[in-house]
Amino acid sequence: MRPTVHDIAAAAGVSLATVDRVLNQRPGVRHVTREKVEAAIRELGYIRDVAAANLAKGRTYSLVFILPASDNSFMYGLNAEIRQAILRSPAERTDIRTIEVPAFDPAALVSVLEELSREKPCGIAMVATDAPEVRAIVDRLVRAGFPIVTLVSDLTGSLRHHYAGVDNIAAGRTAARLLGRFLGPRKGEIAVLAGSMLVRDHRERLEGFTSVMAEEFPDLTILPVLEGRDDPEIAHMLVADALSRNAGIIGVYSLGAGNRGLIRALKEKAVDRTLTVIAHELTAHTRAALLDHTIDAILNQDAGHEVRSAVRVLKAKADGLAVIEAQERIRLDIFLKDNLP
Amino acid sequence: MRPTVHDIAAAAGVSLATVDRVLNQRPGVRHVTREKVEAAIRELGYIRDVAAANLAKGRTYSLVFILPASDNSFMYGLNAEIRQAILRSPAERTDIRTIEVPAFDPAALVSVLEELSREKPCGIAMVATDAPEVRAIVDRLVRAGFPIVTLVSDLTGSLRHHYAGVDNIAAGRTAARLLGRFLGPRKGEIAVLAGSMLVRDHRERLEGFTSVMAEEFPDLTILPVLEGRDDPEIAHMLVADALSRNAGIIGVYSLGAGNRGLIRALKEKAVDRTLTVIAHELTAHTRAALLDHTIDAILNQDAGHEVRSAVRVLKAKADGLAVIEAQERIRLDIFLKDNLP
DNA sequence: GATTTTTTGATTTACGTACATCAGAATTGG
DNA sequence: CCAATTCTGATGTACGTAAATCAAAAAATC
Repeated sequence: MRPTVHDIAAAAGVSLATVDRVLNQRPGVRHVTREKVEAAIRELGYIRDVAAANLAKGRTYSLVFILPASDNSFMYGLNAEIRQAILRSPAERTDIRTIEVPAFDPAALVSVLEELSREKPCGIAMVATDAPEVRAIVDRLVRAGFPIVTLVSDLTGSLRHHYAGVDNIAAGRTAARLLGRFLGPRKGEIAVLAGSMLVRDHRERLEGFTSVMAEEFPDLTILPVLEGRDDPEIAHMLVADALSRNAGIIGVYSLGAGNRGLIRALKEKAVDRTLTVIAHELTAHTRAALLDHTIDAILNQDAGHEVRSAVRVLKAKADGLAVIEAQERIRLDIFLKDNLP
Repeated sequence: MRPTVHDIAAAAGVSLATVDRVLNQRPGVRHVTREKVEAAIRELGYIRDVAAANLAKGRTYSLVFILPASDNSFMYGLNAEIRQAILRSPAERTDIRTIEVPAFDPAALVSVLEELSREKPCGIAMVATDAPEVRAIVDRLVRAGFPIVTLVSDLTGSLRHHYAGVDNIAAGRTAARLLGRFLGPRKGEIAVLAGSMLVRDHRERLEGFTSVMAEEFPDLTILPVLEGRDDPEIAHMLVADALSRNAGIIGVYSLGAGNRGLIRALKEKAVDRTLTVIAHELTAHTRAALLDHTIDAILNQDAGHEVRSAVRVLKAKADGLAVIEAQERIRLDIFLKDNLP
């Protein structure tokens, strides 16, 4: 049987009330007494029964998800997963709410965080916009005791407790190696379609991609990046244009959203040539394209896993508990047509 | 506020005791009364507070993991993950125990299951050996109300509640496509190293592998399977022999364990030729081989995820709760040297 | 209609923790 | 040494559910 507060009280030779004061860091305990109790806790290996504690407190974890107001299909999926989490709320003692902020707008994000600091939720998950002022307020909130995790897009160098997202540099590197290996000995040019070079994830993917390409696949030349702004129409235009203009293109890496446009362009312009294509994010469109061989591989991050992980980590941090690191690591999924879920 | 048993009692116009009798399917409630209570439960959307219930019951979930007594590094890792789960037991109200049975021995497995049926654990996770008599007793236990999940190796056609493992046919198909694409236009022969064709996982991987090879990569010929019995020494011998004998080998697929021997053979015999190699299971050895380019890709199943998933599913089934399907799906991880964890 | 059986109600205790109150003890300051 | 202050103990209630007991009511049986 695991020890209870009663056992601690008996072992430390104090009353239940004193144990309670120590456990919940309430005032009114002399230093020596507190040490006695803490020693007993350590010796007996006492672990607070979180379920019972939450029951007694009537606690619910109020969590806030801050998301950019961009309507690409990845964010759409992320939203859907949060709604799923909200449906599970009663069973998980959570009370989840989302706040939309304009995308790429550090000031807006900062002001939302300011407001939250007054409201005192139990935890905050945010798709970070990488800016010094955001880092500053995140650090301030963390120091003030708020559990904070970044979601999908990290805030490196900040004090955030956890990052629930993939390593985008590794994703870019993986894309490069896959593309390089799939193309084998062929020489030629690679078109890269990104959303915007202002977005950190995209910059990082490109960085990883170019470095592996340069190191290991010198026969492949990367063309200037096409910035499709995650918009299918623009993506279509840019890719179609590049393909008609340049007959030397033998591979495409799409590291952002707007793949619907990419796929259309490929079907129009590339039926006759063997193009190797790698794209990010598994959606209905990319899945179909993978199955009909328009795309050769899809790199994906599981939004459901990211949301569930963020919730678990925030709850654990709110209770001062440890997380299972391996469980919270978001993997880079590589999908070929054979291992689709 | 979510409704409690008190609210149900008030709404149904019965006493707390009656609600309890209905909720815990105790006798002594007239049919009409039971219906009244059930209606109230539905109308108010009552969900039992599992944490409070477990507290009241003093419940711990006694779970049994049945594992084959084979000491390859995957099973070793699986064991380690179970030990981790045991360490978490106090916080998770679980009481986990493992039972080793001789590998590939249906009779032994059946007798262990027979015994467990008397002991009445809350749930059983088992690495299944695929045999009719095993299926029969699993079905009997499921019908008797035991939650049962298969782990790593499934028992198709049985009534087991869940399978915590990868789709091995998809794994084989994925391996074939990766190998085929990596080899590009080259023609040649492929060596396949398996543990034993008596193991279902291995048979399925091979099945997936050969079918994609036949369909899509006709220039690649699969040589007769080398059965290394998951033993590094035997694997080394078989692969070294095959490589010296056959100069036409340009690719290797290792779908079982014993990769240490494979890697040694590759380093001895294949330094001069460019061989493309795909192996299963990420271990210290395969990881090193991936990093030094001896192996080109590793397919992996995350034993930690499998164990945690099995525990979650068994607990949920024991309580008659739903599981989050997407969370319990075990993915086939594809590791290149760039996305290693 | 009396008797037996079944069904229901009322009440209590328990699980492990949180939190509040009040009295009493120990410590400190003057 | 007394008063003021700081600590500690004892006790009770609460959270939502389980489970047991015993009495009372209702239904079924004869």
